[in-house]
Amino acid sequence: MFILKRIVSVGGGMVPQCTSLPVRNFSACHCLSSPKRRSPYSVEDSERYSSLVKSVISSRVSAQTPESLQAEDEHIYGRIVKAQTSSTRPEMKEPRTLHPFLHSEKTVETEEPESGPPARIVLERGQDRSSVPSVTRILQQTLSPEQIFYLERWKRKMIAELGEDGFKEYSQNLFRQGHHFHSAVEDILTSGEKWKNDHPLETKEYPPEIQGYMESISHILEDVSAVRATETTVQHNTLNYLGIVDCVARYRGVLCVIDWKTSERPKPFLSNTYDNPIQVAAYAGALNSDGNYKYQVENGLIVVAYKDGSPAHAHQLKSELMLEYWKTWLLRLEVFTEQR
DNA sequence: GGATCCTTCTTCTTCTTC
Repeated sequence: MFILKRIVSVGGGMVPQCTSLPVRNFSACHCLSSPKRRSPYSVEDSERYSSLVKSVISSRVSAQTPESLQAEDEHIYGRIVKAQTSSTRPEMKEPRTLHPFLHSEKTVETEEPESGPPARIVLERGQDRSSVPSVTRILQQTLSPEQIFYLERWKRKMIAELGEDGFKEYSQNLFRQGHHFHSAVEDILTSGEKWKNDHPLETKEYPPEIQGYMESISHILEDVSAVRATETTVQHNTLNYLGIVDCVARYRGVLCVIDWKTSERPKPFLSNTYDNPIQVAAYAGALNSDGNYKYQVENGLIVVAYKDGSPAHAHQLKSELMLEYWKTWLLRLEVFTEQR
């Protein structure tokens, strides 16, 4: 069955041309109007293929599901141990308690605070932080079954291609590049906006590994100003979680929590960024309740940089959208708390 | 010195044709 499905899937692009499968949508196919070029399929029993063809053309999205893909993958790669395929979507529900995203005791500042270097509250290590989980940990431990399935599937394919060691090296490279990119961006943002006057960012020299990423975000940095914080720790005062915010600054005049990302694949739409918007909302919500910060931030920005230097995608999260992702975050937090 | 923490990433079907 999976072989048949894969053939049908691959043949999807062929069907409208000239297979002459007995479906009325294909009446315009030139094969039907040309008896000489009649395909042998055109004399086949239409009943035999009707359900098959219907399944192919009935929707624009794939007939394949995690279940069918899993069956295929088990045949190709062996049995998956941890895959789960039920489809509960916490995003569709409302959190039990709608904790506030904004805090009335703080005002949304329109004026910049006294000039000075951006804030950077370093996460103190060595303390017992086990009782305060991080945003990343909570998101990782509350992935949906679908996310777990596709991530594991991807990993299996990569290991099949690169081997265990090759995959490990590949992952380490991705992380290293991400770290270096973040450091370089932080250096720029804490240099007092000299970058805007000195020399054009595109021509500045960086280590080859991150040169493309820096070129990629140069047009975004032009619109960043009034940097208030970089790589700073935020902790929610009642919800018991913490995280490290990449940057708080104005983007095109709007105060945002900014998250810098590197990506091998293009991510032109917000939906391509998976849980990133939830992460940004979680950081903003923590910052808004954290007494170390006298202001609050309603908006977010996810910047996806590319190694080949092509222009980064900037996904703005306006306050209404941030509130939606804040609700999703609260749901994930509830799931996490129940698991503990 | 070693272990741990927070991050850094990774996912969504897949093919051809114009």
